[in-house]
Amino acid sequence: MPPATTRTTSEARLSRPQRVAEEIKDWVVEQGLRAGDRLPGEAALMARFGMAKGTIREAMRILEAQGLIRTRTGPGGGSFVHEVSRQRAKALLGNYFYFKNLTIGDIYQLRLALEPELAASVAPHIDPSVVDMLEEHAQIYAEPPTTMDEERLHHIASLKFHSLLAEQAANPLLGFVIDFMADLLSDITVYRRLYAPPNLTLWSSGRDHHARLLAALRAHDADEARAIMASHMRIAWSHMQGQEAEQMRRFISE
Amino acid sequence: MPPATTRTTSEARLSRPQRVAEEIKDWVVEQGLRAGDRLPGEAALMARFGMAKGTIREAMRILEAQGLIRTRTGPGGGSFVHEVSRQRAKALLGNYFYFKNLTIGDIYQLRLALEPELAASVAPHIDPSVVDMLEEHAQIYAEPPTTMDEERLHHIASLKFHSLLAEQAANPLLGFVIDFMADLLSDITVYRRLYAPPNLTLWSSGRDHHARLLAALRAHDADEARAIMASHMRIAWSHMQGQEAEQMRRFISE
DNA sequence: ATCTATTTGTACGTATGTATT
DNA sequence: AAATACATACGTACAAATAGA
Repeated sequence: MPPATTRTTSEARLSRPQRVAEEIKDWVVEQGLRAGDRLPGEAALMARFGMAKGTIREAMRILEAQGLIRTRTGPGGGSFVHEVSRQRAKALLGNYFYFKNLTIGDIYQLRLALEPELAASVAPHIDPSVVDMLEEHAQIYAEPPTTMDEERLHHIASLKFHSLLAEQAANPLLGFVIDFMADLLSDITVYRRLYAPPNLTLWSSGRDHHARLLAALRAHDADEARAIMASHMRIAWSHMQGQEAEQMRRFISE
Repeated sequence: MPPATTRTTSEARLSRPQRVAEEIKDWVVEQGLRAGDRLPGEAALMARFGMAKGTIREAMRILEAQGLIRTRTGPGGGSFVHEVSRQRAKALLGNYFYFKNLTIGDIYQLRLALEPELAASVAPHIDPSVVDMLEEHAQIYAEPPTTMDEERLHHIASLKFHSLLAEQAANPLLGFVIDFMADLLSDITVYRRLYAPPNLTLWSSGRDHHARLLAALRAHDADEARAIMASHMRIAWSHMQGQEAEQMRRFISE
């Protein structure tokens, strides 16, 4: 694999562990290693790179922090190529937006564009058992919330509904972005609970849309599913107006 | 800041450097530190956590790999909170999709949903000088490509056009996702160049759409910009069909 | 331009923890 | 239960880089 054009990495002024980490990544690609394959042990890497244990270990930590390897102790242990988990990817991306002061409107602009697309693309082939599962999940917020705390739980559960649906996406990119946005909104909700009054209109509209969406999915009606989801997003967005000032206040851990 | 609900991290079975890294992240949030602020030095952290130098250093590497700190040597040096760069965020997210076998169709499904939205939301307020800049950039692919290599450069430059436009987005989430997709397509292009024949129809259609889009932007005509971009995406997508089998073959470095 | 102080970066030896056989 | 193979952590010493006198 030759260095590609987008590889603008001025590999010059990287620290040694960073260089080692990069070289190991390239080596993994060259060797065609796949998730689960074992990397050379610390001793072997020390020999190969002519560097001390600490340097190698720092390099492995870098790869581990990026979610690319897992390390186990004991015999047969070592470092193993690991498929970056969705959870980890969301956490790393969340760190980027920590500094970005996203508004609820920003997120809903994308939700309105993408969630209907997801609903439509999932509808034709969705398994009835998955619809059952979603229907069961929706029970969590079937009854109106009575306390503020319960309202928060309802809201987070209804966001979870969307992330469960996102898992059904055949398009990994679409599924990821929607799942990520659900996470963002959940986090914002957590920090909003003390100020915001319960919003029963939002709750009932959300519950009804989810129910109608499930019916459309069960009927494999893509157009109907798309339309319901679009309406759902538009209404939720309008109800969310006036709560724009919220922003991320912490880093996400995996 | 209390531990939030999404914080499912069973902090139990994390390695010491990982725990230290998490604690430092929390501490940064608690202290309200912002980009540029200095973290305690290695010696201070060794004392605070009662751990050895190597352990602390591994923790710092984790934070550095996530793009959250930068480290400098020398007097007045140390580790500093750093706003995660867009480049870094794209690289980390790219690692996730390395394992996911994205198709061109997957990417275009999102582009078709999002790029028109971007064009429309940018149109009302875009600065004429930015349109000038985009127009100048479009010169790179004003003339038909003659060689296969030139065709590749044209294609990458036209993707760059979209990422330049994405930088104008007031919505950071929308801008990021579009920019990221342009990166994905550029990377795929690099590995496609040897097999694919030049595609003059694709080129001329792309060039014309870009020109018409620039006119609409200059006129601050959001609806027109949206329509042109949608047409652009639909046509490009259809031209890209049959090249579905491509996938990511390397990790992205910052 | 040189020295000096400060802070990170590298190296290495040893001891401990942990999971498999 | 014990031996083994591996990562994990510690402590110290020294090297390199950088800012300021």
